[in-house]
Amino acid sequence: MTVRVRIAPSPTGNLHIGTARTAVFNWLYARRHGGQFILRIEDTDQERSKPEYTQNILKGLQWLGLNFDEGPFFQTQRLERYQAAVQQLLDHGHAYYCYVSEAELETLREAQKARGEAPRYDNRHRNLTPEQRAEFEAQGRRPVIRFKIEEPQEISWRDLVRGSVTWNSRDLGGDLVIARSAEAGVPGQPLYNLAVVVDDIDMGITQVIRGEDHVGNTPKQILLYQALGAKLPEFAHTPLILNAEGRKLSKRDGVTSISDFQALGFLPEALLNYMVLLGWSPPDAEELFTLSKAASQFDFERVNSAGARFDWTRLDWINSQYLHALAPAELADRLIPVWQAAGYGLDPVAERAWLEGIAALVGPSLARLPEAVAMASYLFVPEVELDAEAVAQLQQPGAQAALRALSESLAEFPELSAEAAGAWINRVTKAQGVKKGLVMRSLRAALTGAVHGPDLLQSAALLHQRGWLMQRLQQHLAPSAV
RNA sequence: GGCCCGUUCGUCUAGAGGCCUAGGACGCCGCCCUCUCACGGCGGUAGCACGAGUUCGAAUCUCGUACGGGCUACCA
Repeated sequence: MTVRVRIAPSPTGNLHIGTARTAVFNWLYARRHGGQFILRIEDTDQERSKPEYTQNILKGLQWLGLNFDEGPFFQTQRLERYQAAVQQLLDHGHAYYCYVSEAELETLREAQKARGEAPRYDNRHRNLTPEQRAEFEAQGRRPVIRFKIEEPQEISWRDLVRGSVTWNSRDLGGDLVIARSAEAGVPGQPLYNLAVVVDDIDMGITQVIRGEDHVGNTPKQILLYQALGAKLPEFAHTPLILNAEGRKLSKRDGVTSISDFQALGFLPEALLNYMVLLGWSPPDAEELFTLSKAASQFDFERVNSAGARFDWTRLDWINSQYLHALAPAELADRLIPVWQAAGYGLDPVAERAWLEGIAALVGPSLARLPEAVAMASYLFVPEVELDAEAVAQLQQPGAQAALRALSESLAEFPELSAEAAGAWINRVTKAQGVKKGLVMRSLRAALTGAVHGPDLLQSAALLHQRGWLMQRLQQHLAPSAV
């Protein structure tokens, strides 16, 4: 049987990293087994679902390169299917109308709590007579539809991640609401557990791969599969991504959506690599891998069952590794939009070589793309302001003389490559009889406005290419200094 | 409260009874490289939650305890 898996986000928020990680596991599993990966948008909560969230989810998956083979399917376009399933359950005596009001349920739960019992629906409307139903209808009460959960009974499954999991139906909270009460003229909307099961059956899903927070839904869904006479899929409940406090990562934790990570300057391949590592480990113990390599090795045997804390430091390291491995041309492609967004005037076509030079210069120091803005700022403006340390450097004994000598001998190096810049500095060092460090630190301060930064020789060469080198040198030559 | 699940360096993890004097990676610390900051290289630091049991032998199996998490809607 061919593998068919799915990711089923609800468009009630941006694509969350937890959802994306589940998507990756599904995608990897599908690729590993030559199966299909399906996208389904679970938008039955019409109050909270928004089209812009659907767009965000689609964009996020695309950015990550998690292409799906079928879909997106929308649950709101499948309402007849759910109604048919509900009707089937009703017809077969697996479901019934329940008229208990929310207030009555609340009272019930409070009483149970007061007695120290677990809150649950007591199935009180399971066997209503036609007269009782008529009475409630006459009162104008709108029923929900509940699915009968026979108690007690053991429900267990072999989870691909956690092994055998067993549940007793007594702990499921009583008969399950599968359709909301109808509004005037509008039939009751189907609820999550019903819709999921109907969809997974219709779409021929063979493995349900989802987060651990869904384990409690699984026994309910298994019962629904059985009542609908369908074959059970396999289940895999993956560990959760945790925040620094060890709790499930939620929107409240700040940066959690894929679009946020994109905006922060992470590369999709790095983020993917990191997400996969949060719970799965490759058999060869290599930390850095491509998705397609992971797909050739992916296996639930190697998925952890414990939750994993999200670690920014490690993500940064992985991102830096990907950034450092990029060729200057590729890096420039990613950096140019970032520089443009920062307001640097540049011509991506005419200045291509120069821009690639900058990319090559800052590349090895980068952990996130936007760092290249501040790091290369002195290469995008004709004049720089000195920071306090740079000012101090230029006041060092001999600094001004060195700069003067540098500017005077610059003409001897018309094609100032990084290598030639080295010769240039050596010549001045010798002529001045000072330490090379003094010359270089002073030159750095004058050219970049700071005492720390990327490689000085390359910087000088780049500034020279741009035609700013001499000007930059003289900008910081105090007329009175000797 | 109830149910389910989990627990190896600070963090992510390897480990399926002897290969473990518990391995790798991030971080951190030190050294090297170096005009600087990074990068890179080398080295160091640090862990099997606890207690019983099974066994010749347990990080690995069993039970209990503790701690942590998830779920407990007419949300998904």
